[in-house]
Amino acid sequence: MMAKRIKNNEKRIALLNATLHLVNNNGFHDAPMSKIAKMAGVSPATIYIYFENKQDLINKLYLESKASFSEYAFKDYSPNLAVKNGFELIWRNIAHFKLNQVEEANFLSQCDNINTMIDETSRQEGLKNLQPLLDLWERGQKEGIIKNISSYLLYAFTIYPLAFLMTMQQRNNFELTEENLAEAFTSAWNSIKI
Amino acid sequence: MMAKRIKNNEKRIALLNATLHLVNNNGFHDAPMSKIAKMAGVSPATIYIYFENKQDLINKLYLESKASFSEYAFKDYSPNLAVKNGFELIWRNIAHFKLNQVEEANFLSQCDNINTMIDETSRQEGLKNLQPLLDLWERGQKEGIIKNISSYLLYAFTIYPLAFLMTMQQRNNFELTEENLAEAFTSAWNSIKI
Amino acid sequence: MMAKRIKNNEKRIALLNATLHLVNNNGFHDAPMSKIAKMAGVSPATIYIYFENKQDLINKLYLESKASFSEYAFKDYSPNLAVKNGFELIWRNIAHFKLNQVEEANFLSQCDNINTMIDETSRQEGLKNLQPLLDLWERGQKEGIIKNISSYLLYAFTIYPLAFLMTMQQRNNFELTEENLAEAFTSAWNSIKI
Amino acid sequence: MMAKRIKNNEKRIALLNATLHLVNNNGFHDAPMSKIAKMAGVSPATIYIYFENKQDLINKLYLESKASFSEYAFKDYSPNLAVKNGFELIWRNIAHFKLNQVEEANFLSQCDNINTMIDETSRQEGLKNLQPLLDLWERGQKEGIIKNISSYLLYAFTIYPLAFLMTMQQRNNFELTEENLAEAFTSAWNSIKI
DNA sequence: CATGAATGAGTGTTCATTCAT
DNA sequence: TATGAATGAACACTCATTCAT
Repeated sequence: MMAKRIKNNEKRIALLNATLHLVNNNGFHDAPMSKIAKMAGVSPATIYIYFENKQDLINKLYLESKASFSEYAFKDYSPNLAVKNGFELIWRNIAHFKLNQVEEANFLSQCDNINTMIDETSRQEGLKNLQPLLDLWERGQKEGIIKNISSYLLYAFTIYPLAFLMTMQQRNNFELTEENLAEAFTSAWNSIKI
Repeated sequence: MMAKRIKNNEKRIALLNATLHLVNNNGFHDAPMSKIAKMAGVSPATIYIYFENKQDLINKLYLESKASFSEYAFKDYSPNLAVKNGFELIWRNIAHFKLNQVEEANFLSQCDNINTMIDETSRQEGLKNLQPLLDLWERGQKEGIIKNISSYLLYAFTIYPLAFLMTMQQRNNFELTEENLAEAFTSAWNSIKI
Repeated sequence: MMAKRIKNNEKRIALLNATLHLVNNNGFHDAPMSKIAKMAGVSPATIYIYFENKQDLINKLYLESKASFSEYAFKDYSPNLAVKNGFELIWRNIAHFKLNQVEEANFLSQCDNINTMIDETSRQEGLKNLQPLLDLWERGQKEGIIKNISSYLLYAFTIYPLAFLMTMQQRNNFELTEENLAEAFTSAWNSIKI
Repeated sequence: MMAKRIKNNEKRIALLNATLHLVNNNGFHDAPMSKIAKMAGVSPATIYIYFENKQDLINKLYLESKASFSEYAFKDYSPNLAVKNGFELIWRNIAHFKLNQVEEANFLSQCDNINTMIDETSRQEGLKNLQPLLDLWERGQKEGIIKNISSYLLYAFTIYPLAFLMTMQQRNNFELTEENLAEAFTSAWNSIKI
């Protein structure tokens, strides 16, 4: 009858969570497989049933966090929305992701800022998640609402600053109130609108 | 003796440079003391004459890079300059630092983005280097030229985006031409001006 | 049921063949149970239905290869043959075994040369397979045709050299042609005849 | 003055001896670096000061044992000796090596018989040690004393049998007395003389 | 001051074997 | 019978740091 124990998705998730937590709090260089295993409540050898090796574990965590991020980012978004409204929706979604899903956001920020953390393939894969925002910007540019500049500049001056605010808030240097958020959005929008 | 001090300082600098290079290119987790020593042309044991331990080496590298950064940032700056002119001067200095002193800029970016890389004391120490910019912003706010928002927001939307552009340029996704730079400054300024 | 037994035996044989192949090509230290299982097309756990543990698997493979060897060695042999004729028949059978059943021959050679590979019990068991040759030698000695020396010496100078020739042929250092074989037999015979 | 502790040849030798002993008695697959280190009285990490990795340690042990073997084999030998006398000298030297330097002989035998133990480069390097014997055989063939057959055959029927006798003696199946040795030499010589 | 040798503690990973189904 | 998941113990190897000179 070939019955057998089935690969357990809960363990996979426990491993990803443990990795997320340890990399964020101890740094990549102090997140050994043994600690990850212990925190996930499994044997070190078990990790290798679910992931090829440590790099693969990190890559997969990156990709799944990115996917979770983009689901969050485009919640309630529709390409039918007016450009500014659509942009504000996405921008606020991303801001809330960074405020509420702190661990995931922090991990993604590390991966995106450190060249040696994620391999190039995974990075390219992760980039695809932002496509609807790029499409929206293109529409805004065609409609003469958004400045005709590289999407890298658009990203740098609207989305990327949120990473800094998240980091500062995490370090208790700064609190991102609703008022601050409104000011921040105005700054973001002013930097790219025509 | 003078000769001796100079010779020693050369070793110290060689060690800092080797660390800078290895951490940037291999990542913190593949920059062992033995490689740093080899690249600097000294014995591993010698590192411990100049630095307490690896963390101290990283901290010192951070502080000296920050100092080098702020010297660059405030070159030709004087508090007598008009707010916008002074800001543009500093902003462009920082942009050029990130384009020309890639290794230092990249290292500083890593340190500032990753919580676990340098200790809190060094981070606080490093922050002081930006004081003239903070003073300028305060003056701009008093003069009604710059929006009355948290300096964290001002930083997030004007200076921090440059880190992203540097990273993208380094990954050959994007080239930061003089034209792009002008557009970028406009975006930065628009985001904070009244 | 017959069908079942055959099917089971196929798995057993597949496992023995996989072990033979992997130990010969990768060495004992790179022939893990997981690879053996994969090559045999079964689960690692299944191995333990057919064999007690890895050592038992190796022992059994040794014994069955030895049995296959001796069947080959004494093909067409009858104690009625004249001593020299009988000896030449066996000698040539063994030579052909080593040339044609390379994998089995190679595995047996490893086991016989390395003390730690199979346990003493299996080794003693395996020795029995040569009995007809020992009997023939004894007859030859009684008939005054073969020198009255220890059977270990007889073996060392007639049969054992074939292992070397097989190894050299396998490493492409040397080709064992029919002509070489004739010369080799003459050498073997000259070393023990009176 | 750059004084320093000097690399200690005694440790290197202790490591080689420990390896020799463990591989012979436990087999390659149960001679872990940790045990080797313990037996040599050093830390596991110390091994890597003297050898690149485990394979390098084994290779070096092979080469140095081979060198020690050939020194033994050609003791008192001179190309001026008559062919048979020279051959007997070498043959007996080798026999005594196998009887007296049991551990080295046993290790060399394992390496020569198992394809996966030594890398090809080291094996080729090790082969050079037999050159004087090959030269002697060539001379014997020119003088019409030794049969005109491949040197692989000459080796197979004269030298190689000694490995078998050594193994049997080690397993207490057989004792190689002076009398046996004389008989063995006669067999060896008869197998190749014209 | 400067060194290369030395190391204990740890790294990522593999393995023979067992377990639950 | 047969399985894939699971694992503790081990593996080869590396590291930041110290030691003796």
